[in-house]
Amino acid sequence: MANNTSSGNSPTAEPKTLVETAYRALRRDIIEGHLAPGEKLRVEHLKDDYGVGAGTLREALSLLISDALVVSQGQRGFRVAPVSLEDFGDITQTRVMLECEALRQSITMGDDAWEGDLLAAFHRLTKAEEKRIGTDDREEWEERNRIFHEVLISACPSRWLKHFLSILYQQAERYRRLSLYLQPIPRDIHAEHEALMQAAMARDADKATAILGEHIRLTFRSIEQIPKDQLNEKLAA
Amino acid sequence: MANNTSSGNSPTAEPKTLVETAYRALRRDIIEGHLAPGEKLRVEHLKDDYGVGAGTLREALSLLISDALVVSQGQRGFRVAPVSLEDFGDITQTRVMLECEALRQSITMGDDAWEGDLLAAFHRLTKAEEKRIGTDDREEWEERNRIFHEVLISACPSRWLKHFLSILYQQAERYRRLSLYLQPIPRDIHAEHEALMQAAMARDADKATAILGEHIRLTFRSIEQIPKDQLNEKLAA
DNA sequence: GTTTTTAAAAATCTCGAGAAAAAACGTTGA
DNA sequence: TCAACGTTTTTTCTCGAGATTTTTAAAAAC
Repeated sequence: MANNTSSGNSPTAEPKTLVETAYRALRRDIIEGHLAPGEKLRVEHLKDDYGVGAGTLREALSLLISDALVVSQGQRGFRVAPVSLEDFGDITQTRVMLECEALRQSITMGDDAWEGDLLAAFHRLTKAEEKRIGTDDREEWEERNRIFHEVLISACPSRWLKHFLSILYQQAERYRRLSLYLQPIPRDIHAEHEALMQAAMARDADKATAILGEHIRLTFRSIEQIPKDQLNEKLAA
Repeated sequence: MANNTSSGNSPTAEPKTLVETAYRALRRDIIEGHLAPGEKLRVEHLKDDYGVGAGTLREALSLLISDALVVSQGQRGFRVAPVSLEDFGDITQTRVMLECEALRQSITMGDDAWEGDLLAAFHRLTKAEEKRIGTDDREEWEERNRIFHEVLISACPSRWLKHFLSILYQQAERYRRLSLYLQPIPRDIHAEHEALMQAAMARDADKATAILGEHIRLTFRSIEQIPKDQLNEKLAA
């Protein structure tokens, strides 16, 4: 039986330095919206919240620039990266393009172990979806959803494609969460995932990429149709 | 007449902080190969070379992780990102895919100002090529080549596509320079650029992307065919 | 009442020293 | 001769304090 890291690199190696710890905590707070878009990130104030020194926090913020979750303009400090509908549209389009290509390659290259991983990831996701009904256990579902998408393209040999996709996925997750409070669950995501999984297993690249593209675009449309005043209220918060 | 920043963001805003200064100096030294691939980057040693404090240098190194020019493994310091033929192949393929798509969009969206910018960038590149004969003024040509490629896709509306491409271009430049000492000038790059420029001006997206794709791939092939022992010698240096 | 100037306050940026970890080295034992 | 162990050395990581710069606020001038 395949081990749990058959997909490649370790899922989430535990942080060994304070910089890494602060980096993860900050990233989580930005993606989950606890630190609002555009908000100023005062080092002197934040170092107490995260329990590290000023230099350490600065370094963590520098790392977050890689992920485009933090922006800095020299001599004027750090800010949480701003959000906009236009940006999310760009993220969606770029992601569709890259993720469909990666999926196509993954379907071509994937071996038996990949099929197994995919089946397992889908199963875990399904379980999380069942559990989620009623309870507000979003975190676990989010994580398993991420892994499902990751496994789908894991057989793609291009490290760079996967690297860029991980950044875009993070960005998209951020927008999804910001809109979460405005829109409950508008569509049957489970059915989409199932169809996607089956098309991939059947090695039908055309069908799989079509479903995946629509799957990603739907998330954007569900946010796009939110009245602008509500959205801006959220973006400005 | 259009100002010199009609393409969008400022070309190279001068650095205002020491972190930014150290970041650029380090980036340049890595891309140009003065800091060899895989080399250990000892903060205590480097802070003297670049004339900054230890914390400042650490921050600069953290920023270089964004560009994938530096890697770090917790508690074991920083290293120059390693290189490999496989990695360069991946960079090439991914870049062809993204840059052709960006060029297609740019050709569709580009207005008169874009055409003007493109013509100007090509002209400057040509001048640099003429000057370069005999003299070893590679730096200026490199910069103008970069700008030419940047202007080509500048009318593409996707910020993310352009962001990823700027990273890939940097990476490719690094490989190109590493191989520079092994291979002089194997092909007529000027003719390729000219054909590319003309196809773009004629709004022939199919032709332009075909030329661009081949243009990028040729750089890879010219390095690929270098005997492995010579290459590894360079990579290990 | 608006604008400009000036001064105080806040925040950023920078540095060097101390604690923790990893690597190097020599010693000891089989 | 080789391997394992413990000490020394090196390097990384972390923190708090000081120097610039930006921002804020108030006072003066038009």
